[in-house]
Amino acid sequence: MTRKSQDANGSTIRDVAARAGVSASTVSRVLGGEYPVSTATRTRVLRAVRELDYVADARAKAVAGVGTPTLAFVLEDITGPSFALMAHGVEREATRLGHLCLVCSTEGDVQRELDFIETMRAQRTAAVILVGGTADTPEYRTRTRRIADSLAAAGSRLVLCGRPPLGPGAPVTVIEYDNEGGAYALVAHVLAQGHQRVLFLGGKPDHATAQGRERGYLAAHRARGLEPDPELLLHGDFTRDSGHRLMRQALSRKLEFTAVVAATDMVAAGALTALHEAGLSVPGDVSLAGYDDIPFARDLYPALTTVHVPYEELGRLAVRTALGRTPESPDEHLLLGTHVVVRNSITTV
Amino acid sequence: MTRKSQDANGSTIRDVAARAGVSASTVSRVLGGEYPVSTATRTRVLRAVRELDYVADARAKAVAGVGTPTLAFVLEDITGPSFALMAHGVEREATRLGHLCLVCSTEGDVQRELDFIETMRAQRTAAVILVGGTADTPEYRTRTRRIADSLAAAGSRLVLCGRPPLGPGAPVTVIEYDNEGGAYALVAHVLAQGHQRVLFLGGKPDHATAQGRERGYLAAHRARGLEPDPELLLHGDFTRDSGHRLMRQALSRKLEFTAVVAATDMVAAGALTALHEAGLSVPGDVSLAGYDDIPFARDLYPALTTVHVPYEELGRLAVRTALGRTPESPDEHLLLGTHVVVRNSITTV
DNA sequence: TACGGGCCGGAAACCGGTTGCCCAACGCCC
DNA sequence: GGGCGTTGGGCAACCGGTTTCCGGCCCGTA
Repeated sequence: MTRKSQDANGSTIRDVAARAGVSASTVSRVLGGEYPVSTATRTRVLRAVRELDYVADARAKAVAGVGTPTLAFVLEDITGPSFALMAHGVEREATRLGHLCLVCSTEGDVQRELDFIETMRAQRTAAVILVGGTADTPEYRTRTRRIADSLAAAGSRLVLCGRPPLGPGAPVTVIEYDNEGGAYALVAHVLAQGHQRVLFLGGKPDHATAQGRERGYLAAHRARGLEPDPELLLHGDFTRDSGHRLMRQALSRKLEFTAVVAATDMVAAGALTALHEAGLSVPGDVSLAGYDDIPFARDLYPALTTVHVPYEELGRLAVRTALGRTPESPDEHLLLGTHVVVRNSITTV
Repeated sequence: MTRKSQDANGSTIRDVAARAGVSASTVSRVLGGEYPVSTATRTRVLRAVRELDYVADARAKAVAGVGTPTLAFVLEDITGPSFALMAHGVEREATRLGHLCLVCSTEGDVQRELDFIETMRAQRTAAVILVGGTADTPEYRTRTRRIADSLAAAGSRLVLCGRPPLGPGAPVTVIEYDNEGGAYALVAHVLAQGHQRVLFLGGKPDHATAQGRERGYLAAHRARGLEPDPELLLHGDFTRDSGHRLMRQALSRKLEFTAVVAATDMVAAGALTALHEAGLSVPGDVSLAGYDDIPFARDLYPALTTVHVPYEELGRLAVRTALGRTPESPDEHLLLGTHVVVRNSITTV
């Protein structure tokens, strides 16, 4: 059987050509180009296209150099509200710019991340957007640098969102949000309400984002001449369960504090529930703040005071800067600002 | 300039062949196949591959019939927690089965949905998973039927998640969750606590999912010999803001009710905040229930009683059934069960 | 009537891979 | 030493498109 319409695959341009009684080139020209085609021919071709319900194979077009460009978004887990927000921004901007959007969840597995990136290089994606914090180790830098070079050599571009930059010269676009500054402002706000002992529910100790927020926490204290009690610095991860667990620990250890600052809103949500379970009132008995300003923050009770991070805008920005450039462009580093949004979860002491 | 490595694109298989002093076919065989190649040649080829950092173009492989298969996930907005959960399931299962995953946000725009599907047909995706409710009109059925046929003719498969089925004979896989049954069980639970007047914060009147849940609400009443007051049936959409607005309306209209059932947890979240803003206590003054069991439901205060829908499992199932079939397979219809999860937002009256 | 130019359409090369087919070289056995 | 089977590798066709190049036709004009 030699390429009859018997098989389950769609019809080819040659099928259309045969049916319209023209050559494949003509069909291509009718469908694609500026090339002059007589009205009669055009009509016949279009009818054949309609009758066969023909759509040109995008992969073949891509090989020929005229395909729909694609871009990849690699993240840990789309389920996290802030990641979802970013994904939304990425996806919107990508389709606005005529790109398709591949998404890959690494589930936090470095090897899987590497595999995805290699696959994306094979797919010849216009850009690979990598999001989600990691440890900023030398090993991370060389590994990521190598990836960036590979992609650049293939005409693609690596974008790092909320990840540590790689140092000068790497063909990479880095977009960060100001973790330290945001945390500083937030904690300063808490301290300004008169709180002296504020519990910090942090992330993984080596996680760059977590570190930034922790630095802000410390800096805000020192700016007021306070030295925070190391006992009040707890480490976990950025999940709701981590917040819940840490809060219970703090309570059972009978740590003294009048306010809690969580490294993310998810952590804050878990902590809030733990506080409620312990019969404590927020902010009556203890004040609470989060970080990220995920949509749900305002529906917690009390509505959560937090730091707004423009995640969706971040996603849009990532694709815009990634696509509006040549592969040889120099490295680029954007730092997005954040601001505190005051709600009802903090009170004066 | 004729295909030198000067250009920004990666190296081709011919570049590798030239550097290794063999033909392109040999490179292909070393990289790909079972074909016997001498150790010496293999070594030379692999070295060339490494030195050039070569990765075969996945699009070209696809044209040749050996590409990485891809699957498309078309939804309204990845930002909704239940959609994100499904997306996660889809993505996980897709990569587990060696597929790439394209996601497209329609923003609720029917035309854009159509465009995406056409694009996916051109991409020759193995399956197109369409999620998110719509009105079940004749126009919807014929339009979707046409899409299903197109995809089937191209060897692909349409999967409808949480969408009305198309009637017999359509080459489509439909996976629904039991909206009516879940709502019935939930409302029955509410009524069993002694509530007589329960406010229903519904979705769009013509939205199939919303209708199902509303039917469950009505049926549960009638099963107890109650005829619900039509005044207590409010319509909006599935967003948090809708819940907030509707709740404020109900309050300002001084409707009488002792319990509120929201069509989704998002709606419930907005309603909860509106109740709090009005100084009402939940469940002290009024009981509240949601639907979907999104992760945040248990961190609301009080923790929300709701109906669990296995969204992530749904996503996994969608890709599993879509990929494990031939295009000629008959239509298929799965109905996933749900169950009530009792938390603290409902009390006896 | 011959000629130049514009309009249209086909043949063929190309994109970057894979694979069927054929043949050379080699080792083995008789 | 000749016949034969096995191994290894190149050529060319193919996947499904696009685009360059070329030539035929029809027109107007000299």
